[in-house]
Amino acid sequence: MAEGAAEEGVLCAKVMTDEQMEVLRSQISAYATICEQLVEMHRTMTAQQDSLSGPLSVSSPPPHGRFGCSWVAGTRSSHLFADQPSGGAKISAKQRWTPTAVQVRILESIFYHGNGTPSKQRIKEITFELSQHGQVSETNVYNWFQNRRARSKRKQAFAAPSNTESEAEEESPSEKKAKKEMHLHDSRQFSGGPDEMSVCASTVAKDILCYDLQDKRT
Amino acid sequence: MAEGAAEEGVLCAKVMTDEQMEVLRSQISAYATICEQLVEMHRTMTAQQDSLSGPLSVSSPPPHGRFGCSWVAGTRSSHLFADQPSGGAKISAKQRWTPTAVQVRILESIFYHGNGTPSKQRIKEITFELSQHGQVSETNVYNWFQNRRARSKRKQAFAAPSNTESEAEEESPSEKKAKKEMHLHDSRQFSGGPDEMSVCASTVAKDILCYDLQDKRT
DNA sequence: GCAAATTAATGATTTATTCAAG
DNA sequence: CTTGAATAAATCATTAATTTGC
Repeated sequence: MAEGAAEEGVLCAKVMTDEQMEVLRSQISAYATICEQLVEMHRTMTAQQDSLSGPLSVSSPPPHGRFGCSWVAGTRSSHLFADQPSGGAKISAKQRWTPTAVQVRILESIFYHGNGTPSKQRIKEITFELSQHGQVSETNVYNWFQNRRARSKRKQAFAAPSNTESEAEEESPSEKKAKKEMHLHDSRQFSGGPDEMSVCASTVAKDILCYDLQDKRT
Repeated sequence: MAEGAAEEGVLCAKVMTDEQMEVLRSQISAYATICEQLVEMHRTMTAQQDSLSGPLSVSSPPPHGRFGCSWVAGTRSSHLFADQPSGGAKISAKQRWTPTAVQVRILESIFYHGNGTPSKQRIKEITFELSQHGQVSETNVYNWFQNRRARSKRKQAFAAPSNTESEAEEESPSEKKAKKEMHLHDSRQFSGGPDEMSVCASTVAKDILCYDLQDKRT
């Protein structure tokens, strides 16, 4: 730990050298990848088992009561659809993401509060928040907002085609940015998980997230 | 660890319950977030220091010899541009990603080998590989391919406008997919990193990645 | 040689379109 | 029919290469 490499004395001295930081980044990145792959494998496996043991609801009846929602929520195996014509090692697991009720509520809420097109940073935050209620990826969130915006606009243009033909329709007057920020709802987290593998990193993350290095423009 | 919840006996018994898996996922996700934020903070800090201490090259002269390239490669602070008109806590650090020479070579190489529009899965792999040579995100890789493809196409259409006007120019004949895979170049990894914080997770990740649950279509 | 000014490359974002799962 | 996802085209914005004047 004691490393007398770089200079000190500057206000806000670095606690890690760039190299150390890079190593850390690289390592964690690797771990994240591993985890993702693990989840994928697990999902596949689960699907396989499900389809093999039939709709008997053997493997893990949706807990639903624990922390928000069951994990498979977004991507439960196809209802009972094995469908491997040949070869054998191919399962059809994983289709498209389906937001949980809670997730939709959160998303809708965020969307409703103006702030169209959340910044990269914002998306990360949102993703993190949603990830407490089931599997999500930043891409999912991104897409959701894309689609939401586009379709909302189209519907709007459809509901009011009574203008001078072209031009003149700015945003609907109801789209003022109230800039409410809504940051602190949903403050619960993993109150002593199912077993002893709960390290409660989420707290730290949330703290850091609140630190919020500026927001950039847009 | 000993959890006698679900049934066993099915070929390929689950080693973790869905709940456990979810907890794991959520935790690692949190850790990844933390790490990202950390990196961000570090970068900001570094930039601040750099601009405060002038172009004296005090903080970590680009190692460049270690594992491929220096970490800052992608996002070095602006050359020597402090520029904080007022307020104080706002630094301009971090703009857009700039691929390392190595990264560009890898990307170019992958692109060259046909296989246009890498799948989600593939992008993850590529991102992981590149991340061994400096900071990257999946979005970066995605964008890179988008742009590369688009611009390559445009240039092509520009270089050969001598046909029957429209149609008829497929891919240039030199774009056959040799399907070389090029997987095993760059096999070095953190041979006893700078200090003792090297857990060598990359090896595992690489192994898992090689496992490669099918590739889906497209 | 050096920086300010200009230009060329290229990373990132947005929009519209389309496909397909549920 | 609704809606998540994938993609291409157009555009924006910043960075790296230059050119230029001293």
